[in-house]
Amino acid sequence: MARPREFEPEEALDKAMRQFWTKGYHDTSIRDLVEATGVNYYGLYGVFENKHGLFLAALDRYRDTVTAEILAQLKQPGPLTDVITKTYEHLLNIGKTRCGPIGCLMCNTAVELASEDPAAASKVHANMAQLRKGFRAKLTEAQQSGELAVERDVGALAEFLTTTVYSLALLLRSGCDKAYVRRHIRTAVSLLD
Amino acid sequence: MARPREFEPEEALDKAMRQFWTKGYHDTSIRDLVEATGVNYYGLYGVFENKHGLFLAALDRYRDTVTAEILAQLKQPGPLTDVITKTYEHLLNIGKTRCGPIGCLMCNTAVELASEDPAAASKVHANMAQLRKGFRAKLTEAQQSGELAVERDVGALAEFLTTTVYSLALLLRSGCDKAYVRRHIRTAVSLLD
DNA sequence: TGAATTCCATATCGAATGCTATGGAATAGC
DNA sequence: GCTATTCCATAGCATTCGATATGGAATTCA
Repeated sequence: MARPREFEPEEALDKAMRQFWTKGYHDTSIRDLVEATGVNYYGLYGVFENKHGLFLAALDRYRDTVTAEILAQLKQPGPLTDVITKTYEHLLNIGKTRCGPIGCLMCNTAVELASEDPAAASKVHANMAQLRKGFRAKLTEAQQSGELAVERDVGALAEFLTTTVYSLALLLRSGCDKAYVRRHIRTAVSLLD
Repeated sequence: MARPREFEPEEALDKAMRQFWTKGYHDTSIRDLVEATGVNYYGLYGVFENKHGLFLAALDRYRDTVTAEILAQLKQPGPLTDVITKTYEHLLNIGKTRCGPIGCLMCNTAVELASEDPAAASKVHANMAQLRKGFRAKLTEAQQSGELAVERDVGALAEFLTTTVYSLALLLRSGCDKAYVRRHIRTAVSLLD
């Protein structure tokens, strides 16, 4: 044992995640990350192997914080369409910050990296699968309570609702205003009636 | 008048467009573009001012070729849901090539650049507006022919169908297979029933 | 044929990239 | 207090970036 490190890895990772979230992978330099996290090169390369490793860790961090929060919203009790609308509304608050639209890190990564980075693509798909599972659980529950007709295809609906998460992020990222995004939410959710 | 240029600007622009389409803006270097187009630096900088100018020209080229083709599909005669399904199916063939998924250049640009590049964002939004107009025309036509209930909100539906174009591109780009994307098409189109 | 002009090919520019090396500061065990 | 070890700060590495400069080849007009 010797000199202890002067930063908290999780805290630094959180700041790095936000940096990647805002500017993407290619447009974020190590120097940007050093500035954003307040951690020097040695520290970053010591904990995470390199830029790519830090990025993959940021994707995990996103899953454990943002995605986890979305899934928690989905598990809240209440009528099907209310809960799903509230979940989407929650996304709207996450994806649209004071400092401009940032969308969803997974959505951004899907577009920027999925076709050239298998490791990133894998994490994006795992995230989609998690969301799909969450939606499916809520839909099945609604079928059992009689809220949703039993003949509806919960698998297809869960996929649709998951893709809608990414669609909303895309709209926010592209600069569409909240009213526009809310109309999309309303139309998409009306599919459950 | 002197030595004539040895390349066709439109042809070069088309190749540049495909390069941006595949790799995005930041991850495409001028050297990549020189190699992809077969045109040297002097030629590229002579016709288009710089990398950014070439990119904006590529977005225009996309609008005039790919988007134009989508709008043409939308104008084909036939039952509402058939025409829209066929249009989406057409997207699927464009967005999934032999050499891997490339999605849609406008969708990719929305995610990668819209928040930091006003000129690019403007072209993306203009593209969305064009698509929305095309969908709206078809929906209104369907209302008049009695295919679509008159109380349906064509504006909101047109927006939804436009966003779905981007959603499909996103799914393709992220590596989802055709069956997955087709299920999404079916679910989205079922909203018109 | 020769001057003028425009193009192609390539060398080169300063700046930025991801990453590593180096030197000194801070802590632990002895 | 001394040595070993780990961390911080910064300089530096080779490479690549977008963009430009240069020199010669090709073409037009006189």
